Amino acid sequence: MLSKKTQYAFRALVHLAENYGKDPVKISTISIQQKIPLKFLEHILNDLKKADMLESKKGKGGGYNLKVSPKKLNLATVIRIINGPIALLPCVSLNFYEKCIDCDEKTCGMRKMMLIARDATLKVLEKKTLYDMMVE
Amino acid sequence: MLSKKTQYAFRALVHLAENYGKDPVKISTISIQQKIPLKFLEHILNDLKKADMLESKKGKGGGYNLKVSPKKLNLATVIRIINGPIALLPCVSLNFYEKCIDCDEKTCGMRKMMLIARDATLKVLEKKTLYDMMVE
DNA sequence: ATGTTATCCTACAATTTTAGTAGACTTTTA
DNA sequence: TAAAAGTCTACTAAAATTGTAGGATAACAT
Repeated sequence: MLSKKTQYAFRALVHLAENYGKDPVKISTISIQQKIPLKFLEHILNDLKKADMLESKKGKGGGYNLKVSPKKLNLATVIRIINGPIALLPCVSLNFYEKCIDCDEKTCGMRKMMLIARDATLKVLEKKTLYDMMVE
Repeated sequence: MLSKKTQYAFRALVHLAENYGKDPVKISTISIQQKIPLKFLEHILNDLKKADMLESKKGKGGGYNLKVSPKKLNLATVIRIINGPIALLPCVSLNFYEKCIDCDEKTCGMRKMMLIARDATLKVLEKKTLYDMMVE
């Protein structure tokens, strides 16, 4: 399951997606409208900024903006930044690979199955974007 | 990601799958051969038994057996017993559904996407079985 | 009957992760 | 230079994870 933090991140990002191309959006605005704890949201937006997904401006009139179009931000990328690996096992993760102990990766049956599962999940999450999450 | 407990469960189940139709297998045997902490493994096998996946026999000559053929035990079932929900959000879970706060399920875009992702993942995990994890 | 072998059950505990909070600091604008 | 924003570091409470300990119970052999 996705952490609460990740769900907050998605809600904040969709909010920003709806303001794409407009003036920066303040943390406090997102916090109130999306009902996300302010100080927690600070961390989240900062993480997303460090991952180059957002840009920010300080001072009056400042706030956050998406750095690229909502259609170019896929869901897998967001999940990886905030939530971590998408794969069900570390040894099948593309971005967070870790060797599993006591198993031979070439023959491990568990690994084979989790590879297939990962591919199926990823096919969706890498294709769908923030834009697909926006309600018209 | 699957918890370590779930990975242990799969390893134990594959071990039992390889002994399907044979004499019961002792916890201690599985513990040693699969390198799973004994007392932790006790809990795991007990959970699986309560979920009607295993049968057990006490006393000398006792141990555990799969209750049904490895081909009839799909991976989604195991994950749900030991790990919990497969869906990425509680509000899209078939077996662990929980209403999400502050969102209208009919229109929520995040929910729509996670439904599609869940279906893709589930299609694999419900089709693949313990048998598929066994190495010939 | 009784001892041995195995599972079953309840409780506890250390560690890690999650979900936040607090407060000072920096930058931008008016 | 004051106000309005984001930035940064540190801390904390609660929950989940990953186990351990020890006795109770059941089956079997002798």
